[in-house]
Amino acid sequence: MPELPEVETIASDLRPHLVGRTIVSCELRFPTIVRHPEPEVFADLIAGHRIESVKRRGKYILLALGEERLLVVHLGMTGQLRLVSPETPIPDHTHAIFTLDDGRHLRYRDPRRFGRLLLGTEAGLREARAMPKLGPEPIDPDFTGDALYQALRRRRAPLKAVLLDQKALAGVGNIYADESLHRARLRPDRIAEGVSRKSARRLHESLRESLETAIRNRGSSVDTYRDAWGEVGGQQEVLLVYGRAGQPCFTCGRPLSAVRIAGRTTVFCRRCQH
DNA sequence: TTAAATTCCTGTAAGC
DNA sequence: TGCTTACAGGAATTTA
Repeated sequence: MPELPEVETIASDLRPHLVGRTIVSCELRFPTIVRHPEPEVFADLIAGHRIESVKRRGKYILLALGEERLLVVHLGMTGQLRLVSPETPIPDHTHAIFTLDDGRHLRYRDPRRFGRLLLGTEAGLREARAMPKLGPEPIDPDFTGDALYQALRRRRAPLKAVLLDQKALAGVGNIYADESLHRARLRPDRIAEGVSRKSARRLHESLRESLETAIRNRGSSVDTYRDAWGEVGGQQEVLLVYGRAGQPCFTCGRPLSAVRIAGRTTVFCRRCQH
């Protein structure tokens, strides 16, 4: 699943190749993958624009096209954004093809179609409710342990649910929520408002470690995740708890438990996490 | 206001 | 072997 580290890997890989390039044309093979504006309008508006920057916000990839206009890509669960030569065979589930002025294709592929493409200004997309207000970036230096503590204090939901809430914290999904809670030795079903300042600081530190380690390892290819070149990441080899239900905890050896919290499979160690 | 449940969607794997 | 069914989950939407 593409979460913050996976999206960061794709955005930073694409940046040097896309900045300065112009989008010559856009072919929508499955138009409903575009959620805003209407797909025909989207395809018309996008041609001829130069890509000024490539950024990431939460799990969103933002391509700035000038005049504050953004091409926004959200990968959902199985979305892939790849930069390829035009001769590369077009695989199934390729929903959009952007042709660049150097001839290369930027292709969006997404078998399960949970992802989306958007076009507009930040304010316009907010207005159209196409893009929600996102919480702080967990690896931003301005986001401190005390800031996380303040965010947790207001919530009566389980810690896991708060970490998954993009309005509370942007970019964390099921993998890194479980990994961070394990590192912080906190049970995922602990109610957020009851967590001490000390524990919140530990969770903040664990979030940083989990996310930054995963970025260094180019993300987790646990499902269909591939980078912009179609390559797998390396973090799935070193995950502590995600996908390891029933297997021994690396710290104490007891089998890891799986429960369902906020509708998500949640793996943790009953001995190490309190 | 907040939190939980539901929905979308298809590939994969388990079970009979 | 082949069919059916359950499951995976990000986030918008609906319900409580």
